[in-house]
Amino acid sequence: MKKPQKYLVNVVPLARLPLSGRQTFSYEFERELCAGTLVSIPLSGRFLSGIVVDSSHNFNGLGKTHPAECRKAAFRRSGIFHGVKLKKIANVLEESFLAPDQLELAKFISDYYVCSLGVVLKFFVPGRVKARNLKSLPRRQAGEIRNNAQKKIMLTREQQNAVDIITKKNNWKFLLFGPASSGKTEVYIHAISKISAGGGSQPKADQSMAGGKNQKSKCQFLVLLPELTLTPQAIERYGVIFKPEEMVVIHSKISKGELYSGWQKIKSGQAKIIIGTRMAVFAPFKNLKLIIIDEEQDVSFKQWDMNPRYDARTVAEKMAEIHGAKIVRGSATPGIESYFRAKAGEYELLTLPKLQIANYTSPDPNIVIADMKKEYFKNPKNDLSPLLVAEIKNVLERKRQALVFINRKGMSSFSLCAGCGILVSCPNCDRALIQNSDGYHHCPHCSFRTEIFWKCKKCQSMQMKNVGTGTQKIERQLKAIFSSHRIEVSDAASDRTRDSIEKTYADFMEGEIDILIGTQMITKGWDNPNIEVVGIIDADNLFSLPDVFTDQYGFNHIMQAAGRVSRPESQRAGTVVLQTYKPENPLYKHILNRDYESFFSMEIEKRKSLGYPPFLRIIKLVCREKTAEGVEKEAKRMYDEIISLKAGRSILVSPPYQPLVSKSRNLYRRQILIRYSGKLELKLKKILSGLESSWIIDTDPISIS
DNA sequence: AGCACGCCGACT
DNA sequence: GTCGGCGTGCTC
Repeated sequence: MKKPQKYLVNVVPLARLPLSGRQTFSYEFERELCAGTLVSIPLSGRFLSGIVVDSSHNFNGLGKTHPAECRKAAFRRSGIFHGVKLKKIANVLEESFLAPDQLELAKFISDYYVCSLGVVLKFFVPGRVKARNLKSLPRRQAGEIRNNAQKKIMLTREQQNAVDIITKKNNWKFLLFGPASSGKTEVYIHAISKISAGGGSQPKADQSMAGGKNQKSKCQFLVLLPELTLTPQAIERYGVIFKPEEMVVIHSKISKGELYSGWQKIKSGQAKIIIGTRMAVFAPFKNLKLIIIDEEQDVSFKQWDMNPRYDARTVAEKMAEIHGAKIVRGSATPGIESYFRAKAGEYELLTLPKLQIANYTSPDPNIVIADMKKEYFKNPKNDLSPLLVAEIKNVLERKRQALVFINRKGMSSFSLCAGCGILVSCPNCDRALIQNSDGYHHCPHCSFRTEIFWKCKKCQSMQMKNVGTGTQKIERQLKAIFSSHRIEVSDAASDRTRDSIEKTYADFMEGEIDILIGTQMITKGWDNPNIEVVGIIDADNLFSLPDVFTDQYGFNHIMQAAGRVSRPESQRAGTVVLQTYKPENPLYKHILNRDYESFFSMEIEKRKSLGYPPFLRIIKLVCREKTAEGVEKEAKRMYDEIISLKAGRSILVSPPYQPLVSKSRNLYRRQILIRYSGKLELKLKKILSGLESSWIIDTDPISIS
């Protein structure tokens, strides 16, 4: 008998289809297509890309393989399915576009973050670009790599020990815990080169393929960084052991063409090391051996603003499991959950002491507090303490550099109307407007910006009074004092393009900028040995948000800033000046002592008693509606539906509450917090899957307030 | 998401 | 009497 001419192919369209509905659609094709094939399909009158999940010539047998989808399917030879005539696959774009392990990873993300598979798969399919402009790494970068190639690194005993454990032990999850300048990067590099050279244990199933070809050419490594600003430095460091053509950089600011060619290099195996931000976990790895998550405590690994709301750390861990690769998280101040897991034995804990160079341990940074309460009575207009100014002066005289860290961009925290004292707030959001140096007030949440002649909506006054401090105000004050020095601001607003970031980085590293002022991003790992003072303008601000996670983030930021003045190359202790109005805050004690351990104990106690991670998992539900009544009603409806499940005591559900920003972009918000242990109950998951797009489902959120 | 079908206000 | 508002609902 002749083989059947028609095959049934199940395809996931790369579109945001409702989660409650089926994720796959069935099509007809003249031959079998393997899972992962990229196709073009007709769907409701248009053509979409889609990924094949399976195909079969046995239409009748489908009921068995896909009971939920096709149980009732009385498919007849005529090609009628569910009473619908199947459409044909329009075009096969690329066979086996996704590898089975990528498909598995996508399904995990879709399931764990309760996001439609189509949306998840979109991230695995980079924009397809015509084969023309395929650029390789810019020449300039290749040159930098050459220059560093001769640098010889000697490992300390502790570093060597860490490398040995990572490469030899049968464990696969590690936490590398070491203060700034303890040489974590050297450990990564040596572990990579050792595995690359065929040393170390091969975790799984690889021996059989080793025949003939040497292992070295086949290994791939992934280095995840929290911020794209850290990539230039990483290229330099890893360029010591890899040729430029073996390195691929993946982050959101590279061009479509570069992304596409990078993807191809990874897929072909030409790329040996992939350095990237969180999105790099979607790349088509060939033979992944080791994943490094540097600065693992950083919240930037979590995508909180759009679906899928994935955490690259969680995804990377799943990926390591699928590939049989090892994974190393590294930090000077590990996330509370990571350190807890390390203590519980889930991750093998590797501790590094501070590095010594020629019998000389770089001194600990000198962290001092400037009590601004006292300063305020002397000069309320001044945001810079005499202590910080003196330190900066001292440092500049010795031709060293200073970092000034402030958590707010713009001129101030907020403005008040001078006429009636009302807060100047955004008409679309429940947020204060911030004044820029250009004079306009703008909203940090939406794109709203005031007119040139902005009047108070209550009293028509045109006079505003700025309260609090921002990067630009600090810039003005510093320029008044240090007029002959070069002072630059680097924040999200001024560094919109990659070029400007690279320029700021280069200028700062070459010592052309004397004082760099910036928000969070400047505290992240620009290892400039010439920095000798770091000022933190408003430390209290870091601890002001009412949220369980606030203390940890604040602690991390300050310790990270302190790490900037503790380079082993610089033979003197740098100073960190913490400006605060509340020096009595008990958190500062742990910071002054640089005592992560005692901070951890305090934090873990709090989380245990209140029932937060790592003791309970969290899902945050956010509802957005046009009216306050509407959102209230919908949130209540949802809350009632969840509690009607009478789920086990293992699930805690908060009644709907108003978040800190209760209105954003003209939409009112309400939140529900679900806390649970173990796996999320199926019934609850089903309810979540049925939620409309007015709801945000955020698994493992970075904030709950 | 799109794009349709579908049932109520201001226009030729 | 029609053009069109975007409210629900389906897409193999």
